[in-house]
Amino acid sequence: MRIGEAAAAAGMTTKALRFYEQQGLLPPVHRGPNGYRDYPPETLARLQFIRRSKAAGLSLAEIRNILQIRDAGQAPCAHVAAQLAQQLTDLDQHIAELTALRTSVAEHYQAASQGDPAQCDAEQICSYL
Amino acid sequence: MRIGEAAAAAGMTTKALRFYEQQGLLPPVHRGPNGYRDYPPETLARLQFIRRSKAAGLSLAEIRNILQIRDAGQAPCAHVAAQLAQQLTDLDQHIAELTALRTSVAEHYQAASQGDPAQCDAEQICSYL
DNA sequence: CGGAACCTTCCTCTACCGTGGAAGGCCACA
DNA sequence: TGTGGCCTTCCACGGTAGAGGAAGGTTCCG
Repeated sequence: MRIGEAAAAAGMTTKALRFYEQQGLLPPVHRGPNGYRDYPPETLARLQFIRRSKAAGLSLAEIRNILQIRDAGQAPCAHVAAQLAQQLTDLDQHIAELTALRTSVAEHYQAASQGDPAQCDAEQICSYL
Repeated sequence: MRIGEAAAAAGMTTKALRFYEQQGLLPPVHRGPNGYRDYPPETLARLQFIRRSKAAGLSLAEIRNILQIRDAGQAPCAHVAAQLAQQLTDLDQHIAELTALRTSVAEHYQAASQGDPAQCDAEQICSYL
């Protein structure tokens, strides 16, 4: 399978595949006599795993870790579960931060909507921030 | 006021002040005979406005827009209100996306916690993603 | 006079995930 | 033989908000 086919089958670009290889998510692959990459069919499953992992919000670095465990012959499930737990924690914190920020912005917005622009003096730029 | 004093008074670094000047948030400032920047006292209010705006989640580009309006002699309040409204919309969407992702991750995590690693075959890397 | 602490400009680097393009090689079809 | 469509490598760029550091000038204090 050439890179264009593999990319199309996985719903990715050829650029992305080369990038993943460079980043260590795809092992160096066999080349034909013309230098073209020649992917074995099982690469497709790997690419789809990468897709699913990305959809779950994992970074390429985390995905690479998981793949390395699998490539070392071990089941990465425990690691994956830990990673997902971490991901949940991170998401919760991130969401909490954004929610707090939203509250703050909403308060400023309230003030700005109800206030009188004439009270805004040049020195403080804008009284609603 | 020299750059170090101004930075300390505003709780920023000298690097940040030079960067703000370069980005157009601070006007070119008077230099002493030694080339040192010499800030007028009202710069402090401007720096504090930048601080508050950043805390409200505005980008430097948005803050620059507001400052330009003020520097043009107009009250930026209406613009600020619009900016805050946009900010609210963006935050809501961002939070919604993260929340949806959290739900998805939580489902994967549930499966991973309850599942049996032995069922995970090498081909699909990990059945929990 | 010497050293610490300040200032200047300029260049590079950070994280993330690729995308865009240039220059060149290879292959099939008409 | 040409032309279009693949493929190769390598380099640059994007956005965000500065941080880090080099090389050099200045000022303050003892």
